Amino acid sequence: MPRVTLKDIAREAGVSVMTVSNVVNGNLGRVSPATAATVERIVEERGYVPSGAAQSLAAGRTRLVGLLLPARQDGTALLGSPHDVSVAGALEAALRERDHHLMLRAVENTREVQDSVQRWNLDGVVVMGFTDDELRALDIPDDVPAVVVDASVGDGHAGAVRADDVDGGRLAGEHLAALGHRRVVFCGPVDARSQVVTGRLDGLRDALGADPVTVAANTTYEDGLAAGERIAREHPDATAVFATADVLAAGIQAGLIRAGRRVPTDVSVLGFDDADIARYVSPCLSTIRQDTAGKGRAAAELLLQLIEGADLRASRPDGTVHIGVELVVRESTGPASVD
Amino acid sequence: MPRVTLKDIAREAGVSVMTVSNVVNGNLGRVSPATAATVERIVEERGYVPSGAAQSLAAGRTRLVGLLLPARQDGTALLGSPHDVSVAGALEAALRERDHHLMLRAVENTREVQDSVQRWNLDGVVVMGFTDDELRALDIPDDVPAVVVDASVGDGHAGAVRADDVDGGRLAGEHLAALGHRRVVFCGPVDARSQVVTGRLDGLRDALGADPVTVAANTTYEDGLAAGERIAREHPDATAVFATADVLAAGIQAGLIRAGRRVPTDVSVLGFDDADIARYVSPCLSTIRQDTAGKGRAAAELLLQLIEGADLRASRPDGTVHIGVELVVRESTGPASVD
DNA sequence: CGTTAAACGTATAGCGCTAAACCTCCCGTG
DNA sequence: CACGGGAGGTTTAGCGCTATACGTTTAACG
Repeated sequence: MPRVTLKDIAREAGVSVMTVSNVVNGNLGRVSPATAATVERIVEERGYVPSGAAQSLAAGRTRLVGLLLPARQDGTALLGSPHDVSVAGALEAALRERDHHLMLRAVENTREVQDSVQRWNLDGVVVMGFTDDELRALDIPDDVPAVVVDASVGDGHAGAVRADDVDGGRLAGEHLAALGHRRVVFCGPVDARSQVVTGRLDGLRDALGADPVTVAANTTYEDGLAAGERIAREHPDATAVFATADVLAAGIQAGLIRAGRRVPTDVSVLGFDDADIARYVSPCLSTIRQDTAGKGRAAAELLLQLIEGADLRASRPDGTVHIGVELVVRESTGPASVD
Repeated sequence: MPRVTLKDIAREAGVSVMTVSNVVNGNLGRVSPATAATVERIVEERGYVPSGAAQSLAAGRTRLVGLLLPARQDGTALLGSPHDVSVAGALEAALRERDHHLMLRAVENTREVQDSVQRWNLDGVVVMGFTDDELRALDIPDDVPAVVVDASVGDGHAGAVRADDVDGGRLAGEHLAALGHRRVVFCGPVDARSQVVTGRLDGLRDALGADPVTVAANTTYEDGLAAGERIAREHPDATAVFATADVLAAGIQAGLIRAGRRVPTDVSVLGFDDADIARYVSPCLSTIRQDTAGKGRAAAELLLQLIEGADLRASRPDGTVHIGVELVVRESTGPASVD
């Protein structure tokens, strides 16, 4: 069946298309209440839905937001971690609430970003899952409102949403220090030198009052497993490990146990995120929880403000929104073993 | 900066817009190679990207596909399981390869489906994560090409993609039977009576040559935990549990262990999916692996065929594509304990 | 040499919508 | 009573693209 158009409604209501358009868009300044009521009734009856394409052409605005994610090597999976999935879900919900739609797209380079943005005239984009370097290479054009999740924006033309990583590191450090830990290993993707990672490390160092040993590992269970065994071997005097993600922490814990260390008796393990996996493994992981749903909502909010033309640098120091974190103590952390 | 349009290219190349349009769309019947080359050069130089909105209006086709998912009660998370995430990722990749875009949308009722489809003139939709009942209530209109993942379509106007659930159940049954198990518990969302669940149950029964006991549980770790304890209590003679998902199986295993049963010595546990969690828990879960990436690709393929106007019922019995499954033996299954 | 028909285009119209300019009453006011 | 002005519309133009119909040339062929 053919689409119901403004024209159809206009004909049936005996008014011009513009009047219908005004009613539909709540532009009631020039429409009498009686006419508006009639039009609204017919719109409802006929199930009229405006054409986004036509609105896009005529008004130059789409109410369409792109979620740009890295294309994985196998080209197949794009929402890397449970963390990202949760953020994406909250983002979609928040946008939907504000009558916007979300377009999902994996991108590898500037060309693909341009293509998506221009082809669909996206009002804005949310960028997630890239390292700082990748992000820089992606070179998001300055003229499209953008919000970056979990990375730092270089030139500062875009907004950013991050957990309060420094605070998270500090909470971790304070927790471990209170348990008597002095020799702590910090494990995560330290090579990428992203602000997310360095922030957590800074917070940890600050609270500990000492320099933690760092062990590089990607944020995967398998890397954690290897890192755990390596830590048991190369840092036998460490009494605690703080990992930048729960998946990683879970792997580390398994690796430590496989190497014969007891958790938390011999070594404490502390994760980050409070992902589901923290509750699945045994012992359950103590962790720094971050509010991923809040992150998604904040990203939506920030982006919509940018789209409205708000200048964020006016209100926030570097255009970055920090999401609060909290310590969740479970079974994987305990008092430092005394040698 | 303003958008580069066909007109801009046309002016610069000294030809009409139609010629440029023809070149861009590879419609080279009416264009001399020389002209085509010139136009292509300029298109490249200026970074021309066609406007999807304009194409949509003029050609009535968008190359846009909607991924419809259930809105969760908190309105926030929409990709329920790792399984869904993986399928979505593969779907996006496959569509991208074929020059289509993916729109992500949580929906609760017919109105919202209609709204998304009509507003953006979606060429088709993929529907995932709904129970058979919810799907029926959603009432996807017959005139929009649709592919349903992991559910059965009632009136058969849409295509469907499912794992070969009966075969999966059979593999599970054969594995357990070979290990000497006779008293097997089948655990999953049996109340929903979806074909996915009943198919697996049928396969299991078939291979076992006996009726398994069924225990109802939602597909979550927490429900699994409760179910595990309940099984230990109410079915102490059961020597194996087959769960419809790995998360669930992980919970069941933990519940059984908490109740004092040893896995697999006292009870074997067998999951489904081969999700990451199967490798995280201890003992690692034996499971029936399904190719989620293949599922996403198949959904894309099927949908594109439907969009092209193919009649699937001609080739396939019920318009359903079945994705193969395979048994993965790890640590959670072993020989039946002899009483 | 006249007729055709490829080959290579261009002109026109319209998809559904909105911004902006433009009408036309009718009422209150000086 | 002329006039301003608001209330309640309508008309016009155009967003960027494609389908369709409509020209031109050139070459081939009887």
